Amino acid sequence: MIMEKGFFQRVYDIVNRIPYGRVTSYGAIAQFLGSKGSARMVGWALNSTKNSTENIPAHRVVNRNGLLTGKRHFSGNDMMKELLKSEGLLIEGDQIINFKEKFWDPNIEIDQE
DNA sequence: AACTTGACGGTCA
DNA sequence: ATGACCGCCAAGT
Repeated sequence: MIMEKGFFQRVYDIVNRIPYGRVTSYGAIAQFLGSKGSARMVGWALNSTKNSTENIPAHRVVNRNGLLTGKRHFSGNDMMKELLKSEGLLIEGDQIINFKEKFWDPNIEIDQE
């Protein structure tokens, strides 16, 4: 029997590949996963990473505008922002200024397995 | 089994 | 540019 990876694990695999100092979007990951995933599903999957013992860089996933929409799911008020700033991202409010420049698209970087 | 709720994104007024 | 709607689909209630 071929065990297919669960949706969660597929998302984790991609997020784990986001390089230090780079970011991607929920939609980009969803697109990479194909019809099996909508952007909402990606967010939902990341929500369960806090139960995982793995260290998944979920802070490197933002919405398509480079806005830190998931900041509330991190401990503290600005944990997500601080993590990204420490990686060289320029952030004003909850908006990544150099988003386009730092954007990492799995559809381009990960051609196929 | 039905209804609501999202770490979203694209479209349209 | 801003805001409302709708599709997405698993989980929780």
